[in-house]
Amino acid sequence: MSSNSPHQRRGNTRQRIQDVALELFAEQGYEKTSLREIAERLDVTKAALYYHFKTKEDIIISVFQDLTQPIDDLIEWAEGEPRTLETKREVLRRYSEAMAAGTSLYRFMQENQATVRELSIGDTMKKRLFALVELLRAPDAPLADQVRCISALFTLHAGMMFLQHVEGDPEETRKAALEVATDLITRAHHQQQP
Amino acid sequence: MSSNSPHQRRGNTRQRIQDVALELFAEQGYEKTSLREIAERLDVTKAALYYHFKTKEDIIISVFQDLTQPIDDLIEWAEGEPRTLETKREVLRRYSEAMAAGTSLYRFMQENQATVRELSIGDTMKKRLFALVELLRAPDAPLADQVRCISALFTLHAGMMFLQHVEGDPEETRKAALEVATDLITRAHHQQQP
DNA sequence: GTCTATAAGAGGATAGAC
DNA sequence: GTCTATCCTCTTATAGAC
Repeated sequence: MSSNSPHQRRGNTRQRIQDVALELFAEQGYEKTSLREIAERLDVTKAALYYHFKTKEDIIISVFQDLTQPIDDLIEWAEGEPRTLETKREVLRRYSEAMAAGTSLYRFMQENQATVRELSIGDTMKKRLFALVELLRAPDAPLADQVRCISALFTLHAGMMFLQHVEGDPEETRKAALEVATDLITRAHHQQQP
Repeated sequence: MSSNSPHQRRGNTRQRIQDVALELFAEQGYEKTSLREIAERLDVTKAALYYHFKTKEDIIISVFQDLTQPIDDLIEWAEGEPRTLETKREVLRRYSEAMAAGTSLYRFMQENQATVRELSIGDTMKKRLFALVELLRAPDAPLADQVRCISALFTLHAGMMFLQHVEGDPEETRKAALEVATDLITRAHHQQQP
């Protein structure tokens, strides 16, 4: 995973920039993190950053592309499957795992929505989120059931972010959130086809 | 409500600043909105802003204080009530209404969490959120039920923000979200005291 | 691939006239 | 209560030496 190894060797500077930048972006926000700060933490100069990335935005774009590939794969896979309850459950399961694998990025996106929306990755993210919702919901179901499907996704987010600060073991909390989310789509699905 | 009247008369400048600032903050984020921009939109100068507010942060603080009083009242009320299912339902109902009345502010806080966390209102907000969770959850309940209580709150948020861009009538969506949220705490409550 | 130096500008904030 | 003028700091970004 890109976020937990030091990468001390020369030649990995690009990777190290991505790691440090993501860490700082997630910690204190995108706008409040300056290139000077990133450079200082890496013991290089701002100019060195510009050798590897054309702009500040390019940094977060590259991180985003590297870490959200699993979601794209998941959507592509699910769109080729029958829309059964078991498929939906698998979607939630994999989505939860993908988030756990890229915690910092997802935390960043959750807490900097206003920023992300104006960045070029905003559109991509929005499209993916909509695609996921489309996989879960039934367009002709009652409104409350549609809400349940969206709420299921939000529950996974909540489980990743908010709950981690409250409870103990993150992995246990993640599983509890997954259980509740699965419960929600199950109800929505059953009321659809009793 | 502070966010839907023009306030054209002189002498309301303070109020007009609050209105315009909140609108811009919610639209494009706190950091990306400059005092110059706020002043321009009001056809005054930056210096005029500084007559009414000591800092940029002071502006959002004052808006926050004006619009989140209902939540404080709600918490105070609920802490004096028995922790029955009906009380919890009433909490969700009122919380949902309070959010509907201050949409812009809640949208702002939702989409600028990273910023809010570093502002002085961050602590206050966090305390309120925790107080709400404490009113809903039973500390000795299974983890999944605790998640349900938190998920109920997040569902109301989701209903306010995300869903509005998808579905038609906001008020209908709000009610559907409230229904799902109520459902969630009901399950958590019943499994607690069967 | 990394540095020094610097451009060019925007941001928040203040002093003091009117 | 609002303006003009200005300060100072920090930002992103570039040019060009090593």
